[in-house]
Amino acid sequence: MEVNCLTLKDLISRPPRLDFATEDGENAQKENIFVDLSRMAPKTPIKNEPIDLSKQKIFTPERNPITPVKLVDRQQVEPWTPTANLKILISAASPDIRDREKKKELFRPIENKDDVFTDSLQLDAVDDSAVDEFEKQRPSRKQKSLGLLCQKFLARYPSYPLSTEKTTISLDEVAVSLGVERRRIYDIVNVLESLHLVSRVAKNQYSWHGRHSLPKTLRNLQRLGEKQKYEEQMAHLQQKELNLIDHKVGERRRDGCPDSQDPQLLDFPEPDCPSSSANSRKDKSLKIMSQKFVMLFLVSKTKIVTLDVAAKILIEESQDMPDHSKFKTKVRRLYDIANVLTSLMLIKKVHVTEDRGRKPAFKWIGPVDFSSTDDDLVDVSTPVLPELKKEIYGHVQFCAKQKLARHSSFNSEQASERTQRKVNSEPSSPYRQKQGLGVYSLEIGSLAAVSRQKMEDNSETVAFASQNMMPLPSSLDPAAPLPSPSVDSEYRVSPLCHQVLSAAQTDLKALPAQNGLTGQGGVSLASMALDVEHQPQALAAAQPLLYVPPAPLFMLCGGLQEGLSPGSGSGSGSVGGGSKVTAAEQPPMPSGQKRLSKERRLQEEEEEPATKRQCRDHEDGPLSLVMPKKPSDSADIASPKTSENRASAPHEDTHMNGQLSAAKAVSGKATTNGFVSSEWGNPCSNTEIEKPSEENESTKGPSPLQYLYVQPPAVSSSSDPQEHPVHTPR
DNA sequence: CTCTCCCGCCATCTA
DNA sequence: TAGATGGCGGGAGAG
Repeated sequence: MEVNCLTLKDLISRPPRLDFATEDGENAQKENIFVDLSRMAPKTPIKNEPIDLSKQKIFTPERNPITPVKLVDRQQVEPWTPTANLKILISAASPDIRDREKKKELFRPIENKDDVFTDSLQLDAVDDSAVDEFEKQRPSRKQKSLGLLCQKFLARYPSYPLSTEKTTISLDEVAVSLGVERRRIYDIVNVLESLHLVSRVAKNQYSWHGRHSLPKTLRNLQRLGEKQKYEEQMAHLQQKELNLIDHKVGERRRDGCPDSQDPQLLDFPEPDCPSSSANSRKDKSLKIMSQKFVMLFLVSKTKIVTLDVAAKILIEESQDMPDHSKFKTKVRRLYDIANVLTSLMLIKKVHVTEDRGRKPAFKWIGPVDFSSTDDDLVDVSTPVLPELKKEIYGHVQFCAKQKLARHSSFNSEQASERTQRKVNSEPSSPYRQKQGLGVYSLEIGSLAAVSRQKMEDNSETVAFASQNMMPLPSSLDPAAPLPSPSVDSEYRVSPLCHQVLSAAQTDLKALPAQNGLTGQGGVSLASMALDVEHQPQALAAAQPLLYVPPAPLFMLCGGLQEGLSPGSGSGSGSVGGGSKVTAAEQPPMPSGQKRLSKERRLQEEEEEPATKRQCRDHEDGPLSLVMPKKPSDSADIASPKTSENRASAPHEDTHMNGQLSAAKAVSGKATTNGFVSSEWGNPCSNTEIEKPSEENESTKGPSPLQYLYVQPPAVSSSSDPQEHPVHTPR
C-alpha cells in the first residue's frame, strides 16, 4: 500500500507541473507536497544539487516536449529554476545524482519495498544533505529497475485516454523526467509499442494510445499464438527438457505430456527459417519478442510461462539451444520485457518448481479471453500487429512449426512497421498537436493517471477486467482444469486456484465495475463484450458472492480454453504444454465452479479485510507457485483470491469510492467483492504493493488511509473521472 | 552460488 | 555524417 501511495505521490509529483494546470486544491496539496520535494530539491539547495537534480528529473515531467535531447540533455530537463538547470547539469555529470533520482523512483511491484520511497520522500523533505547520503547509499538496483521505470512512465499517461486527447510522448522528455538514459526508454516503449499502447509518430516521438485497444491486441496475439502453436511448442520443450534433463519428467509431466502430442505441431521451430537469416535486427526486435512472449501466455493453458521455455521458443532453436550465450541473451531480454509487462500488470513473476528446482516463470494476470467478442471486433484491422497477423494468416502453419520465429514473417511485419514509421515520422506527426496543450493535458491526465494508476493499478485491473473482461473467465476455466491434466505439483494448486479465483473475481469485478463503474465512465468496450458473457456471471457472483452459477463458468472456461488452445483436446496442445496442470488443479477444474463457489464462500466467511489482504499476499505467495509443498494451498488459494477481492476492495473502494463510493457503500461487502473481483488483475500489483501493507495487515484500516492518499489521484481522477475503474470508454 | 538485469558500447538505420 | 534506434552481453547487485 504504502508503496502505492508513494508511487502515486511520486507520480503526482511528476505532474507537478500540473500545478499550474491543476490546481485542484486537493491535488494541489498532494502535488505540492510532492512537488515541493522534487522541486524543492532542485530549486533550493545548491549543495544537494545533484540530489535535486535527480529529484527534478524524476518529478519533472515532460516538460520538454519537443526536442529530443540526448542523454546529457535529459538531465537538464527541468529547470524549475535556472539554478536547477545548473544543478542538473552538474548532477548529470555525477552518477551519484542519478542514483539519488533512482531512489525516488517507484519500486516495481514485484520487488518493491516501500521503505525506500518513504525514505526518499522523507529525506527529500527533510534535508538534502541527509537525503543525499541516504540516496547515495542506496540507489539500489531495484530503484533503477526497468519495471519501476516503466511504472513511472505509465504513471504519466492515462490508461484510457480520451479518444480526443492525443498524447505525444517525447522520448527525451521522458528520459529526462525519469532521469534515465534514453536507451532505457526505448526498452519500455518498444514493449509498449508491441502491445500498441503507444506508437511511433516521429523521431523521438511516440503517441500514447493507452489500453483501449489492448484487448484487441491481445486477442490478435492469442490467435497468432494459436496459429503458431506455441502451446505445443512449449509443451514440447518442456518435455524435452525434462527428458533430457532427466528427472522425473516422466512423472509429472507425463500426464499430460505427450511426447507424442502432435507430432505435427511439435516440430520445432528451430531453425526455422534461416530465412531469418536475413533477419535484420528487427527480427530480434524487442517488440517482436515481446509479442511472442505475450502470445505464449495467451496460448498457455496455465498462463504460466517459464523463462527458459520462452527463451527457447523465442530463439528458434528450440531444439538445441546450443548457444548457451544466445540463450542467456534471450533471457536477459525477456527479463526486460517481463519487467515492462509486469508494470502493465499483465504478468507477474512466479516460480515454478520442477524437477531440478525452481525456475523463474511468469504468470499472465491480464485479461485472458477476449476471444469471444473480440474476434469480430478486433479483427485484423487492429493496428497492432499487422505483421503478426500476416504471419499468422499467411504462413502461420508453417511458421508455427518453424515456430516461432520466423523472422521472416516478422520481417514482413517489420517492414510494415517501418513503413509506418517513415510515414509517421515524416510528415504526419500530427499527433504532436498538443505540445502546449498536449503537455498540459498530459500532465493533468498523468496526474489523474498516476493516481489512478496506482490505485488503479488495482483498479485498473478492474478496468481491464471490465474492458478486457473476458479474459478472466477464460483464464479460469481453461485454466487448468479442463484441458490439462496433470502435472506439476507445484503449479498445480496455486496456479489453478489463482486462475480460477481470479477468474471468478474478475467476473465479479467486471460486473460491479461495469455496473457501478461503468455507469460512470462507461467502460464501454470491455463492458460491451464482456457484458454479454460475463455480466451474468458477474452479477451472480457479485450478489451471491457465495457461489457462482456454474453454467456460465463452465461455458466460459470451455470456450476460453478452446479458444486458447485450439487443439488442446487432442494431444497436441495438451501435451502439457507449457503447463502442466497439476493434478490438484484438475480435479478442481472440473468443478471450477465449485472452487469459485468455495472461494466465495470462504470469502464470505473470511470477509475480514485483513484476511483479504493477507490472502492477497498469499496470492503473491502463490505466485511462487512453486511450492508444491503446501497442501493447504488449495485452501489458501481460495482464501487469497477472496482476500484479493477483499483487499482490492478496500483499495479500490478508496479509489473507486470516490467515484463509485455510493455503490460500494451500499453494497458493502458485496461491493467490495465486486471490486475486488474486478481487480483480479490487480492482485498482483495489489498484492505486491500491498504486501507491505499486508504485512501490517491490520492495516486494513491503515491501508485504506494510504489509499486515501491515492485519492488525491482520485481527485485528480475526478478531474479525469473516467479513468479510474471506469476508465474512459474511449 | 544463481538469479536478475543495469548499463552503456557500438552496430545499424535514418535523415 | 550525425543522430536515432536498439542489439547485445559484461558484470555486478540481490538473494
